[in-house]
Amino acid sequence: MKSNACKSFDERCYDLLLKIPKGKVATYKKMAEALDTKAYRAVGQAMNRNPNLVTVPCHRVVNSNGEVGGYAEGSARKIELLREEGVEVSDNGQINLFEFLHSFSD
DNA sequence: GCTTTGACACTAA
DNA sequence: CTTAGTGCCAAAG
Repeated sequence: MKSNACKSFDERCYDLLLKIPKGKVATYKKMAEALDTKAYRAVGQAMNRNPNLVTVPCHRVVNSNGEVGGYAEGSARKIELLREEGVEVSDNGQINLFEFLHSFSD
């Protein structure tokens, strides 16, 4: 069992983020739905605060349309990290969700 | 305790 | 394609 309760919305986002395997990505919408909410923006908010840029793989979160979206250190930086993970990112900053979108069915 | 902000999502024109 | 508008939610001011 895990004490999932008593946690702030942000912490839940980070925890969910850690569930994303390497070489995969998740969308803000999927995250919100996994958290049983519709706060797509609130999820991004937690990332933007960037409390643990090293511990929390915020760069594995992208827009629902497959776009990398934004990043605290710049979208370009995000793309670099994703490519490092093994995710194929187009020059336009597009990600193949059909191949790299992770599903929270754990 | 209300107002503003925001790394989003969706629809319409 | 871009611009505009609406909805959604939580954190910060």
